[in-house]
Amino acid sequence: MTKEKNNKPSKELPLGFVDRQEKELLVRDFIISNIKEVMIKYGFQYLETPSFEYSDSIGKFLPDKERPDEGVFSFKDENKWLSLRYDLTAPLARYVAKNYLEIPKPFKRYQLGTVWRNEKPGPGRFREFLQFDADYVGTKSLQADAELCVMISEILEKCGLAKSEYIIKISSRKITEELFKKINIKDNQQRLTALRALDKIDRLGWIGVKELLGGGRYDNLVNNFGNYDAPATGISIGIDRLVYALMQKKEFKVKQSKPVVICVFDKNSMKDYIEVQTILRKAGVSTEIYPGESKLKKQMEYANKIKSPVVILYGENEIKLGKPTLRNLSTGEEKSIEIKELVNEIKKII
RNA sequence: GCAGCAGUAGCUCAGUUGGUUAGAGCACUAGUUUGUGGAACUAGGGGUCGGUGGUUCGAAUCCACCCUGCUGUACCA
Repeated sequence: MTKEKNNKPSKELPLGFVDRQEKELLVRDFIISNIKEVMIKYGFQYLETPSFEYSDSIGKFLPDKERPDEGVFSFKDENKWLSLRYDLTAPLARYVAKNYLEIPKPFKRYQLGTVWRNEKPGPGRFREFLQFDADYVGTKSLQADAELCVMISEILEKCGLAKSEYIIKISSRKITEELFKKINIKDNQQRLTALRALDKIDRLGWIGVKELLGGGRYDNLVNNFGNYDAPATGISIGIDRLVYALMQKKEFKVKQSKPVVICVFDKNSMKDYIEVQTILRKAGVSTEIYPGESKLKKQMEYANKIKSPVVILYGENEIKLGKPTLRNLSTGEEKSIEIKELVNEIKKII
């Protein structure tokens, strides 16, 4: 940690929190739009619950300790403990219990939201991350579990993962119990060890995209809030891990059109620049007038830095002729263009 | 949580018998070019060498503790 001089505020981030930049966010948005599309197709309801819940609502109140368990971020508000949610399943259970009489049974809902965990962060593991959750509440039918698998697979493929790049693993306690009987493992410790070994084999086998998502049945969770018969099953994806997985793929690129930059030669010609900008923006072309008054060279450097495809040079002479000059920033080529033809010419380059 | 390794400029790193004012490349800023970016050249800014304490005439360098990061391992609603 760098010590700041003169009491200036620290520019460091709290442990386990990160800034996320455009490149990553675009991939994230892409994933989210795919998720929403699939969820609508499968008939799930969209839900949002608050970031904070009462600590005991999400199973984090320990009566004998004076404060909620570690693992969550909490504070005391008027004698009640509040915690930031650590997943989306516990809030769902709370929501279902609260609205039990009104909601359809079974209840299918999906949710996208940030969750927080007060744990030691590791590589690719932060204290704040975006999670996606889809659940069936109120059905014991294995049809629900099966549909979740199909659905998740559709989402992954839509996001650009080929069938060969992911594996959906299904496990059931019933199956493992049978297995244990066969090979004669009775001791509890031995079972745990065996289960972990299985889990580890799974993770190591899944190269590139590991621990990416999880799910399962939690038939009793809603019941904790009262006497509700609400067997449930669900699945969650750590969106950020999926983002990371997709970014690993070379061919994967999300396009984002960067603005055309109109250079400023003379503040007094601003109305001419604005005119051009308006024409382009109306045509849906991302455009901006250089935000400042620097020399042309600085303006070119700026355009280059933001990866602008084209710069428009509209100086005194060009304005007289009504013909701005277009400079293609990837080729360096320049062309004098009639204003009427601007949009067409630029669209060719973009 | 436990163990191993690491921390010098925004980034990647040089810097050993402990010795003037701590270096390089890239990046950044300004200029060479007051209408032209990606190249070159010139100049400049930026570090209490992760922190605190100790040893010493003298510490980036040696010692102790702490913080942070990486790796492995344990745990995890």
